[in-house]
Amino acid sequence: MYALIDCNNFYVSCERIFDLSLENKPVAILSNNDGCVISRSNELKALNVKMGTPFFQLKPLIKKHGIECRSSNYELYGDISQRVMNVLNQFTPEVEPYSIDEAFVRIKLPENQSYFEYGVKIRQTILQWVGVPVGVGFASTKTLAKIANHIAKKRADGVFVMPGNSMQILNDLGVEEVWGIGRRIAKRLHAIGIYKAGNFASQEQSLLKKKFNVMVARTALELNGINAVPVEDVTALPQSISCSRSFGSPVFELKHLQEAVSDYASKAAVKLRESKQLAAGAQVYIQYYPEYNPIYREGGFRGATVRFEQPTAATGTILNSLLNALPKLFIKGRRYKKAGVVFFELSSTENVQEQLFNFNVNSNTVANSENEKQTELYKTLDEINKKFGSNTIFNLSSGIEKPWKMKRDHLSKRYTTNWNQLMTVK
DNA sequence: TCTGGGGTCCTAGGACCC
DNA sequence: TCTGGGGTCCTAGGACCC
Repeated sequence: MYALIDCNNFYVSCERIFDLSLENKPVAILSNNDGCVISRSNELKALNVKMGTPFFQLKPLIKKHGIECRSSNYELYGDISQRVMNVLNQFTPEVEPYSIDEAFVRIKLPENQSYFEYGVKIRQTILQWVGVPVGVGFASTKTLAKIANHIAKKRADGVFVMPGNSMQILNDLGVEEVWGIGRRIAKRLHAIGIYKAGNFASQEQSLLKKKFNVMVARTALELNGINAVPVEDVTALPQSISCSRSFGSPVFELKHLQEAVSDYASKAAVKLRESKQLAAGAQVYIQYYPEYNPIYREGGFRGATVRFEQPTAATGTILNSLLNALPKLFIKGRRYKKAGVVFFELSSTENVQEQLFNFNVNSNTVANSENEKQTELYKTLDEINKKFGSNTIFNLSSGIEKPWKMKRDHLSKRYTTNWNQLMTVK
């Protein structure tokens, strides 16, 4: 049996742990750059403010309804998320975190207990130990557990167990509500007369594969109680590690793009080292706004792929190759809105792939040890930055003024991850 | 008149998720 | 004027191989 545990209004709930004044008020958490709403309290949902509403559209309502706004504080949310996962691990070792605010777990029921009772216990424990309300949905497949979770969240007790025969429920559920069916596919399903999850589930596999794809066909299987979404290997390395940001205001100069790319690459490299991984290469890209000239109205992006001589996590080596690639992508006169870096082909530092044909043994050994030395150096810098604040030591190529820096005007404190920002009790 | 068949690897793009 | 960031998987088509 699967259970899906999903935190209610997660970012809002995190802020509320430390700021009791947010209770019972409409609260909005804003995306990076304070661009749009990405998490809403129930009170804000009741005001009919939609997910993704641009902040400037929300502004006129703030005074009128007493809305509280916060910039997103991912350091805080990441830490709270970890605490929730730790609690789940006390219930079962088979915890599969799916996103920052939810996890699939596989449950073997203790003697003399029902799934419902067990769900209530999980829910109460997380609420008491971490302070975050969650919904718990039980079902035989992940896709059904998602649906059970949606139902759970609408109930006062926050727990729902999918009955063995789920047809009744699926017949009442719009197909666009099903996990794995996005906007595009939903539209195409509607076009052939399929509106309800129940109807979708009873379609022939061959038809779904032919008219759509294997993913859609798998989703239908899952609704029939047949597991088709594989169990994730939680120890597997990720496919990629990235960092990207929209700029606080448009960027025109190559110099500033280089600063931003340098900053983002440094941040992503910290993630690499934290998770003891090396990257074989990286993709760097810059994204621009539509031009003023109406003939060239399209915005767009340009990217370049670089490969490192050796898999590496050393910021210096990485910056050298990335900053070299950037001038070729830059076109003068464009207004740039965003830049990003993606590391790919990751490997564990505990298992380095050596070169097979190591003809020039000496130079290669030197390169390797140089690489290792650099990585060690940056690990030390990471520790200093952890201790004294994240920008204590940084590469000068990231710039000092940072005119491109994102806006975060409503940021809460890093209550749990920075000694200087601990809560004080008077 | 008439010119094969089977495979792999890589990349870009599309679709989805939270 | 002003709309985020970080991921995953699959497919089609081109290049290349024998």
